[in-house]
Amino acid sequence: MHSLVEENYLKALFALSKDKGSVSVNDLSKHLDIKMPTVTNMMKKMAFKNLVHYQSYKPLKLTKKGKKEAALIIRKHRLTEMYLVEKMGFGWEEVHNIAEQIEHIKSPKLFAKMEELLDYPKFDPHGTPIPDINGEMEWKAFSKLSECKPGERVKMAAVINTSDEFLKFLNRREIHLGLKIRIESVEPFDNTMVVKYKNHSGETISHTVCERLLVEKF
Amino acid sequence: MHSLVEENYLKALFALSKDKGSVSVNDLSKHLDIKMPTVTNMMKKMAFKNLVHYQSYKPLKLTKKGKKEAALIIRKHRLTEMYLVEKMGFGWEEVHNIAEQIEHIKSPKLFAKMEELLDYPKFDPHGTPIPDINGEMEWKAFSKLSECKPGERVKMAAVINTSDEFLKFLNRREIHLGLKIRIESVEPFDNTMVVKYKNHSGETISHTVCERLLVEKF
DNA sequence: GTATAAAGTTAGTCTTAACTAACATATTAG
DNA sequence: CTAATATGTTAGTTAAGACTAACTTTATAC
Ligand SMILES: [Mn+2]
Ligand SMILES: [Mn+2]
Ligand SMILES: [Mn+2]
Ligand SMILES: [Mn+2]
Repeated sequence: MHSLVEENYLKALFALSKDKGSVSVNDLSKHLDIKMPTVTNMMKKMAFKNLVHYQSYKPLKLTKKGKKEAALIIRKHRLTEMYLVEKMGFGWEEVHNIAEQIEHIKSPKLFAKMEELLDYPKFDPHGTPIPDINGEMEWKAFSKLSECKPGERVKMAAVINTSDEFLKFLNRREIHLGLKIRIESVEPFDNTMVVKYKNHSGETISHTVCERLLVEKF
Repeated sequence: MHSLVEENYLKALFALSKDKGSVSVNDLSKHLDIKMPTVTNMMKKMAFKNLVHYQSYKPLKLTKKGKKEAALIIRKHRLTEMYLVEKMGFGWEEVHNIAEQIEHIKSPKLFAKMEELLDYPKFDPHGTPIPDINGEMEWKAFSKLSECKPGERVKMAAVINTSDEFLKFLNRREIHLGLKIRIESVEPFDNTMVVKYKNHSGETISHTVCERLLVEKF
């Protein structure tokens, strides 16, 4: 089994390689707030364990094994977040730091039980998919709210930014996953949207925010 | 805050000093399965942090601070065990190892929520008291089943041994906390008890087992 | 009361995971 | 195409927490 430290490297590698498929030592170093020489060292150790492909001066790539192990930690993280929100009554802005710790608990039974009690959820409280027990996860093709047109009706599916402040901002506006939103108009100037949802009418949402909300059209 | 390692030393010190009030380096070493020199070293570090009174060649004693911190970890352990049993459906024989890990989670909110959802429980699933938020805990004066007399009616209040095997043994006999037991007779030879409970009549319980069951008379 | 055994300490080593300083390679800019 | 900058590596150090070997103190046995 891997140390808590290795697990956090795995998660970081996984998160950062989302787009390019590979990560620079520099990016990883910044993301983890750990100096580059330490990262280089750890990459060599993890290469020896067959978790990452490492060649001097080349970008880092998770191996198949590394990718799976990372996904399984993320699975524990997201199941935990979902459990905390759905079964314990936490707000979606409160759960990340707790999950950051609980994801390292070694107990297949605990997470199997969470999953069962949640009735095999596919998404976490932020709308992000939960990997299955084999580390596989499906990304549904959601659209950014910012790309929607006036007149469209959409349903809140996921948030891109999961910072405390952003989630609390959404709480104050009563915006949550599953919420049905109708786009009334879009300011041509700054792309601010005027929307309607629940008992909020003519509410404006800045482009910055719209860029961070994923919706499903229906 | 203390490291996971220090927390486990605190817990061990607390558990071992139950009776005498102090612990030998040797006992602590055996209990933690850590060699004596390592323990001596750690005791010096913890003395510096004012968690333990340490003098060369003298028995170890937790300070007031150390005792409180230990109790607060034990509080997290027992709240977790209770939560796992009551809210997640685990058996009382399954929860110790999970709690051993979760007790180290740094999140006052998580444990406050558990406590609230459990409606401020006073005992864990093994009948052991849960320290309050100030680290205080009350031991109710239960009797050993082995000390009870024929004809008495008692209620299962706690188990002294919490090993997997013992708890599974009790499961097979359908013996659980809260169970009402009537003592029919006691074999004068080996002190085996013949008892009656629920739909079990004339069931025998060995002295060894009776010594490990705490009951409340009523 | 000394001899032996048990318990405790000291000194030195190891591993993990961090750091800084110095050097090497790659990238970018002019 | 070279110079400057950014990125990456090597070497050496540190702290936490473990170990063994050797020594010291305390307890127990005769
Ligand atoms: Mn999260
Ligand atoms: Mn983590
Ligand atoms: Mn326990
Ligand atoms: Mn523990």
